Amino acid sequence: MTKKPSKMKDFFSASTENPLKIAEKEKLLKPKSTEKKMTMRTRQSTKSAEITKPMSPKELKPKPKPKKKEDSKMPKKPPTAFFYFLEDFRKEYQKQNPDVKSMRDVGKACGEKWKIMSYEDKVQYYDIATEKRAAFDDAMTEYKKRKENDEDQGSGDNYEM
DNA sequence: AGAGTGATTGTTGTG
DNA sequence: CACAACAATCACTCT
Repeated sequence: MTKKPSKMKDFFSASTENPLKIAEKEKLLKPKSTEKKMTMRTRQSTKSAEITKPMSPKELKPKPKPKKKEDSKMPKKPPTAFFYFLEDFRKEYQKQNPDVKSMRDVGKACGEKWKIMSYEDKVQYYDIATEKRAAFDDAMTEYKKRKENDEDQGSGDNYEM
């Protein structure tokens, strides 16, 4: 059962003959104003030795990464279609640009290409992401249920094991 | 040596 | 309705 005909058919028909489906997905591609963030690189250290970077002000750099293991039960967000494309693109990008250093450049290239990519090409990843989201939703539902049950430990009637 | 950052867009969740 | 935060990855950076 590695194949999912129903899913495949949906995707196939959507990419070939079913503009309605495409239109539906187009909704996902809502026009968003791309706000460019001006992030200063810390690599200036090579040159300017007078200033390095504000360390204490975390507020300036809002990037808290509190790894809550406690919520490890919580289903982590599944990678979005873009990420799946990134996975593929990254391989090719590194192959074509072995000199490339980090993924930051890849991400930029990916983002650019992602925008120029045809919807039909993106729909593939969208489909995957959609499926993942379904699993995520299911996992989350169970997680919520489980959490509720856990919080509701008042019952304490774990007669089942 | 290890932990953190940065960059990309999309999706979800909350106010 | 709108914003915010987080999702994976991996070279590079700092302590």
